[in-house]
Amino acid sequence: MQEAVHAAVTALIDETGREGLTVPQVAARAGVTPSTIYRRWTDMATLMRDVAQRNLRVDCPLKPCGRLSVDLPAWAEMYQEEMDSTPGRAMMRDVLRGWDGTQKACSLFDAVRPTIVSICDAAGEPVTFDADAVIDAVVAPVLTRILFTDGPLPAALARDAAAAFVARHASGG
Amino acid sequence: MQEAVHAAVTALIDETGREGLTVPQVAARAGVTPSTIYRRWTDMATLMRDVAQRNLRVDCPLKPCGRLSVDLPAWAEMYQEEMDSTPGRAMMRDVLRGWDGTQKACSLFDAVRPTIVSICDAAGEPVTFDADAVIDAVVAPVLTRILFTDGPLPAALARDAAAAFVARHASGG
DNA sequence: CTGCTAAAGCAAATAATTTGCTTTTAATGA
DNA sequence: TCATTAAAAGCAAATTATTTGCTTTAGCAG
Repeated sequence: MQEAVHAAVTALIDETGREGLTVPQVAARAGVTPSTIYRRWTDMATLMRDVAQRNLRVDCPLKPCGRLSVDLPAWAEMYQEEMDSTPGRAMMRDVLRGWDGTQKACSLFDAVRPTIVSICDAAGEPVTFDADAVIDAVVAPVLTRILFTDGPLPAALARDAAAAFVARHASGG
Repeated sequence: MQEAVHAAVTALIDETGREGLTVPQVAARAGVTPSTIYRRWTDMATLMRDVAQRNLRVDCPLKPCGRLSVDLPAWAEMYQEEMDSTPGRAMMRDVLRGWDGTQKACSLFDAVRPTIVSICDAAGEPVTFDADAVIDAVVAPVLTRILFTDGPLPAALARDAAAAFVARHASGG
């Protein structure tokens, strides 16, 4: 049933957009009664957050070459493009609508950490930092700028941040 | 009228919390009709976002001593405490609920920039970076961790980030 | 097979939202 | 000053969403 409702939400979102979307609409499309949805999710916001979290895998389709000064900026650029895109922003919107201010809005960091770790593992150099440092240095600026500035991000933002990060951890860092 | 409604929202929030809050409740408290509120704000979420943005001044009650390695970490620590507090998180919650995914959720950056600039202006040293670099380095990690990790932040997070930032811009940076 | 529990349906009751129309308010110009 | 008018607010009916009590179904254990 959860499946049918999730599918209905996804279908309705790209047919009519996420703006007018209501619980009764989703229920009708999924072939269930509204009360079923209300009892399981309480809210349209909660339901959309749930759906958004399913589509939360950020893979690394890039083959690391083993040099951090190449691999990390390359990944950063791809990550930024992914998050600053229409679907990326929509995912963040849905996820943040359900945020209650206390617990984490979603496990976004857990989704990127493995990719960062795998890049570091593939590096033919000693790694002097951990994944969370990379998150602070490149993921954080991307996400906050998406939320708190207007218009698309500077194209090189994440790439440059990653390059600078690697540079300062390579030499004297 | 806007005044009365804003006041009603603020009052009701700390009497009954923000969770159950409805437009008709606010209307009754403010002495207006619900339709007035719906026409002006469309949503409870939009209204709460509007109210949250009024309380958006982050002042710097600290007297800069003129050394960036002291002033910037001191400010960063205070900023983190402010944002990671219950009211700080509540403000972010309210502001992000109204976010549509395209335009900025609120002018959070414009609220901190002047403070950062004034600290830099008070510095008895040449400043080799701009305010946005500070935002990326210290504000961004604080905000993203509030949103995407559980529990309170490491107490020294922003302070250390600011100190490291100043350090790398002082010597070889 | 029978009883039990959790989930879903159904429909009535309640509450929120929208809407058309009327009234007030405040500003403007004769 | 007083009419004129446009924007904002009130009011109430209509619509829509949400909640709730109760019934039904499906899956599972004895």
